[in-house]
Amino acid sequence: MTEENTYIEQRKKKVEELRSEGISPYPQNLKPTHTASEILKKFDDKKGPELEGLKEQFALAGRVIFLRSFGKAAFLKIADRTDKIQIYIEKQILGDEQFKLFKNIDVGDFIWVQGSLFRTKTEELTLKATALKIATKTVRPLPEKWHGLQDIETRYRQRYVDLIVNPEVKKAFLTRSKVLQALRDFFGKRDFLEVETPMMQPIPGGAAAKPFITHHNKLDMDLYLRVAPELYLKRLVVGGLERVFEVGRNFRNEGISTQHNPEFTMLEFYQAYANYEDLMKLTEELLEELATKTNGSTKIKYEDAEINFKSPYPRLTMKEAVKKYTKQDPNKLSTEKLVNIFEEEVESKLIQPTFITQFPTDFSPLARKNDQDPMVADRFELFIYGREIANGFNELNDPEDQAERFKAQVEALHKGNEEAMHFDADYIQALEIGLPPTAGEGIGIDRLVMLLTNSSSIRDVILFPQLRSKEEKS
RNA sequence: GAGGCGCUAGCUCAGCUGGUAGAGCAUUUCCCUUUUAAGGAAAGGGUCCCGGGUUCGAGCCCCGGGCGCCUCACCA
Repeated sequence: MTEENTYIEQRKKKVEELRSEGISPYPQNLKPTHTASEILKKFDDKKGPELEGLKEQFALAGRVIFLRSFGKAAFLKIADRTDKIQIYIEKQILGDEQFKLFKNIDVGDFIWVQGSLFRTKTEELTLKATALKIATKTVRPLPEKWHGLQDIETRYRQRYVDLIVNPEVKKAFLTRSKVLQALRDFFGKRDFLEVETPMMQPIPGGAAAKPFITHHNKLDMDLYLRVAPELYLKRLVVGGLERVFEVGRNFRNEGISTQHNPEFTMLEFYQAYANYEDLMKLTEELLEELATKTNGSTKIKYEDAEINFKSPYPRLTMKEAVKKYTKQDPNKLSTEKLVNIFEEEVESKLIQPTFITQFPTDFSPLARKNDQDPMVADRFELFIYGREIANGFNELNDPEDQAERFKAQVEALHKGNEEAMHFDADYIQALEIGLPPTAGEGIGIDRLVMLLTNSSSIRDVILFPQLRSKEEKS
C-alpha cells in the first residue's frame, strides 16, 4: 500500500464520478494526429488571422502540466514527448457536457484534445479545443509549479516525477541516447560488429575489480556478474570477428560515489591489426564526433572549465607526466610510487583531453609489453577533467606470457586482493588457438555523458541510480 | 568506513532562548470567457524520519538508529 492523503482521496473520488457517468478513466485508442512540436514548428511563423482561416483540425494528446481556469473558460498546457503546447477551453465552444468533463481534470491527468489553432492576445500559439477526452485520470498530485521537485533523494527514487517536472533531466537523458546512437553509427561505419557477451560469467575477468556473485539453481553453480566483457570480446577476435564492439553494463561491487555506480555502462571495442596508437587516433575522432553531435561544437562547458574535444590530444608517458606536473624524478621512483604519485598529483591536473601512455606492465595484466622496455605496457588512458574516460592497449596475445600474468594475479587474489583476476584457462586456450595482433579499448560511457551534459554526479546520467532501499511499510 | 550537512503539510521552505506547528504554491467551495507565478473571497490539510532519554513541557537539548547529499578513504 502507498500512503494516502486528502489529495489522493479527492482524486479517487473524481475517478468514481467518471465511472458513475459511464466514462472510463483509463480508456484506450485515443490517437493524436500531431505532436506538440510538429504544430509549434509548422505554424511558428503564421499570424493569428492566417491560423484562424485554416480548416484543419488537430488532435493532440498529453499530460496536463498547467491549468488556469476562469469559470467558463480556461487555459491549460499539455506536454507530450516532443514539447509543451497551450490549449484553450471555452464552455460555449466545447458544449456543456464536455465542459463538465473538463471540470473533472486536474494537473497531471492525460487528456486528448481536438481543435483548431489561434494566437492569444500575447501571440502564443494555442489550440482551441472543440473536443476533449480524458486519456488517463491520475490520482497522485505532481510537485508544485515553481520550485518543482528539488529533493535529490525523491528525484532519484521517483525518476518518473523528476522527468515530468525537471526539463533538464529529460534533456540529459536525450543526450545520453544520442551518444549511444552516435557511437553505434561511428563503429558501424568503420566495419565493427556489435556483439553481446555474457554478463553472467563463471570466471570474472577483464578488469581489476571486486565482482558481484550470484547463483544458478538448476546448474547449481555460482556465477559472477561481469566486471568487464574484455576476455569474451577477444575470444571473438580469435574466432575471426576482427572488429567487434559491445556497449553494455558492467557490475563492480565497490563503493558508490559521484563517479561510481555499481552498474555502469562501458563501451569496449577490439580491432585486429590495429595498435594502441591507432586507437588513440580513433578515440580522438570518436570524441570529436560525439561532442559535435550532442553539443554542436567540440568545445563544451563543464563545471568551471571549457573542454575542447578538438584533436589531437597531448600524449605523455606516465613518467613524462609525473615529471611535468610534480617535483619528483620519475626515474628514481618505484613502480608503485610512480603510479601512486601519478594518481594523487597528476590526474586531477589533466583537464583537457590528454593521453597518458606507457603504464607499468605489473598494473596491466592483459596488455602487451613494450618491445623496447618490457617494464611498461603499450597502453594508454585518456583523462578529461581529471577523470579517466578511456583505457586502451595492445592486447597481450602470447599465451605463455598471459598464463604467467594470470598466475601472478591468482597469487595476489590468494593474498587477499579481492580485485585481482582469476586464472581463466579457457582464455589461455583461446590465445593458443591464436589472437591476431589486436588493440582494444574501453570507454566509460556514463562519465563521458557526464561531461557532455555538464552533470556533476554519475547519478544524473543514470536513470535509476543505485540507492539504499528505504524501509517499506507495505 | 570516517567526518560535515540535511530530513517539518502534496511541493518548496521558515520555525528565535525548550512554551498550543507556520508561509507560499497546491487542494476544496464560491465569483470570474484571452491567462502567462492570472485575480478576489472563504475553508481544510501535520507520525515535525524512527526509537529512547532529560524536562512540568521537546520540531528544537542528549543518546541510538534510518535515509540522502557533500568531502575524504576505498575504487582504475
